[in-house]
Amino acid sequence: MAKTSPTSALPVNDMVCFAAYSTSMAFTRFYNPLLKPLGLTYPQYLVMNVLWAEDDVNVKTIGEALHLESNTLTPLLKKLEAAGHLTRTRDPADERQTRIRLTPTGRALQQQAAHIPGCIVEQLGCSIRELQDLVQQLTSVRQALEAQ
Amino acid sequence: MAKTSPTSALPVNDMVCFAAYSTSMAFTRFYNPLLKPLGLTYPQYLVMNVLWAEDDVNVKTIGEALHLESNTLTPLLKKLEAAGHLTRTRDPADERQTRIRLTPTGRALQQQAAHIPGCIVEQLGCSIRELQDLVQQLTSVRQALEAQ
DNA sequence: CTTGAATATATCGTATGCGATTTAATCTGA
DNA sequence: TCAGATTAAATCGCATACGATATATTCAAG
Repeated sequence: MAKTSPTSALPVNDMVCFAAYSTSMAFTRFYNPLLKPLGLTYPQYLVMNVLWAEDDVNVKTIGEALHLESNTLTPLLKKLEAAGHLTRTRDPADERQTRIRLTPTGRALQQQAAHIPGCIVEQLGCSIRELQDLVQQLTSVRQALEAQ
Repeated sequence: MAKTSPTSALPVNDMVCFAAYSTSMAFTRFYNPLLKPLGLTYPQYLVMNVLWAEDDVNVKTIGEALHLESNTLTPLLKKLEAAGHLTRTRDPADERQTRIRLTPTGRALQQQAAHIPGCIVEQLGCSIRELQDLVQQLTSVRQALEAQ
């Protein structure tokens, strides 16, 4: 490739880490206008997805699902609580845990977000099969990075 | 897959966006201890990679390479300047532009970072061919998201 | 020649991520 | 039982990302 093509001449464009990094940011930028009407950021949307699948969980469970820890999740969950989407209460059976529960408002948000996955697939313009394959490859890479 | 496996029961694990997001964060976490001896963060390492490939560029060029804008890059470049890795000077031919140039220290850092790509490939434990293929798929997805 | 448009950085405010530490509660073994 | 280890959240400080705006410079049309 000619050096006059800056896109392919740059070593970052051959790096898997950069491919994941820049694609992840592109996803966040694409999601933000879709999520704005719901009053959610992209990480908040991920948390809501976890809760839509399983309500009444503790912070650790959400963290395991999203590969995040309490230092990130606690402020984020407080914002979602302030927005009225969930409640944060200490578990009476184990006061160390904070249980996260959807409010009716938070549960209702799932319907308002139902159109979003279709918007993504449409924009990507490739088959579900190809996307599933990509998810598998990325998951393998992530697991390799997290090994040990 | 049984519902007792929380990993596959969660919808986030089927989302391409989350696969990219969580893998990108896993990369950053894996890189950080490797970059710590060099005194670099992962985004700073990306900027240095751009400059190692082409020195004496403006902020916009770095931004196009990394898909970032001046609101992110300016503070980051100031930190790299404070660390002695580069200089920031206004272009006399066009005072709107800030030209970024490596210092000898910044250029020397390339040697100290030379072992890092091998650490990544070793950790991932797959062929270069597979990685190139993954980079291509991610780049296609990113381009689709950036279309329009 | 000059005034409005376009361009390049920089600034500001908000929301993450995360290493390190702290606090509080629970567990565990002698 | 009870002191040390473990666990779960929360707190703190720092470094990104990014939308929105501000500032300064250059371009361009009349």
